[in-house]
Amino acid sequence: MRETDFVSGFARGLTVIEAFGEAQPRLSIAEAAKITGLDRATVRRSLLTLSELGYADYDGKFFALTPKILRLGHAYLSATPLTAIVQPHLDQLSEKAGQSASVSVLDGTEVVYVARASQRRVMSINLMPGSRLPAYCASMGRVLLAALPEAEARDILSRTELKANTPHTKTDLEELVAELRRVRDQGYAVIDQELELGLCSIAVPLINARGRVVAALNIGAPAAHVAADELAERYLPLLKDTQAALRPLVQ
Amino acid sequence: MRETDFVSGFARGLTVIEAFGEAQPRLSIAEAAKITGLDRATVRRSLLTLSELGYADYDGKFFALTPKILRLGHAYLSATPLTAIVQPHLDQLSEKAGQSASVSVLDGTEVVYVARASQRRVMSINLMPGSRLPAYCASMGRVLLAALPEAEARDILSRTELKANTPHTKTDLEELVAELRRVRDQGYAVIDQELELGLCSIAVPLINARGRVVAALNIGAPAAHVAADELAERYLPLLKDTQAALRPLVQ
DNA sequence: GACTTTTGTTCGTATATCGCACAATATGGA
DNA sequence: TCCATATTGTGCGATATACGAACAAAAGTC
Repeated sequence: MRETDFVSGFARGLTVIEAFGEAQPRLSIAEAAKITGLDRATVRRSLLTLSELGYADYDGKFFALTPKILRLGHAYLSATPLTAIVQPHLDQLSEKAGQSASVSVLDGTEVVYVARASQRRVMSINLMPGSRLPAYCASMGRVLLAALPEAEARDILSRTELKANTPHTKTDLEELVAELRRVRDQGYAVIDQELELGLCSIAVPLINARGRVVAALNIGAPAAHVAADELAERYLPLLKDTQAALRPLVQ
Repeated sequence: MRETDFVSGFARGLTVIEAFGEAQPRLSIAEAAKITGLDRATVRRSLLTLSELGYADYDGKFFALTPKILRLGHAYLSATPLTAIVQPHLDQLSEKAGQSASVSVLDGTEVVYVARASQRRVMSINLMPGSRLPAYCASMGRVLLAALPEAEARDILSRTELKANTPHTKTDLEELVAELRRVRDQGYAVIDQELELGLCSIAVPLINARGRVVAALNIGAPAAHVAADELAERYLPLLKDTQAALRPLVQ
């Protein structure tokens, strides 16, 4: 790609959008400039552009994103056939298991939920399509990382802040790499309260007809309800069934 | 705003992202140019920029958005306190009612789901945060339109393609305006299979401490399960309770 | 209330982008 | 295979944007 094929004004604007987040629902020009590392004048024009187009509100001091911004992500969720194809299977699976079931894909160091069928909420976190979790401590993350060449998985892990969310969280890079090998061999990953105390999950890859891993599928369960070492015998058959049913359907 | 405070390259790029959608998961340069009405060279640069930044994939012929694009909408969903605040109430409401419950806001002619607690799926459509429905034929849409000055609601309706999704759909502008008045007076809206046959719903506004309508809350039910004229007596008390509980909590 | 610090806005200029016209390449029939 | 058509890539002049600095306006601080 030639240098003139890159619209830096567009790239800067996207950076500005991403500056908004959980901790930053409302941003002043200076705050946004600090977060993005861009010049205040540049950030100001991006924000005014967003506001002019209705993607942001401006009260003269703070900018806040509007729901219109969801159109951008919605273009993906409604455009990717994956979502629509897996949803009915996910509903069935969730019902048979009596637990929440989800499908996610990898984006950098995180897994992104693209579809979900939830039973009564047990987690403190509220997951929905678009939600993100760190890959290294999520069952679907393990499965997706295991599908990559080891060097690549190692690279992603090394770029991740390996934080101990609970006393059970694996944070050692070599230990994680070894775990990925195990996951690759056995064809599924089990997480025992590594993300949140009281929460276990088991995941398998979704593989297409050409043998490529296109996403991950999981079932999450409260540890009080099912011990981690029972997860496989209890839910793996169901997961495998869904995996097999989806194999010819996912792109 | 001065003209130089508008970054047209950014605005054009956002238009290109929105060109992707349900029917267009993959776009060539020429297709994207046709949809957006922008010059091919411009669209090409925007798409290459998206691809360079990892927001899109490019196989040399077609561009497709990647899950990274969800970061943009996620900035809003995680940033708006509304989502987190209403979710537990929504879960409770959904459980007590035994039906799906949702919260949405207005964006142009559409309602956008920002939170949802779903019971077993009954609709053909799969709703999730970020999903959109036309406002004129959705219960939450009626409630949100009724909260606007009549001229504004009329303007939105006149910009909407008033399509008869079912034989029950109200498509006459004057009839809809009259219905909005009724909704405003009685404080809730009931939809009887106007969006999809077999589906009814009832919605109330979410009002903040200063009396401003900030969102809408609804319960959807299969018509086979609950007749439309029973919706109010059955679910209105629950909705009113939730509405009252949320009043001091929503911004 | 004067000082310092932070934030928002404006301006001139160097630089990057736009859209056009044309070239190159792919596509699809006869 | 060839030509007709559609699609994509590129060079260039005109135009718009980014940068950095300077200034203005608030917001803290003592």
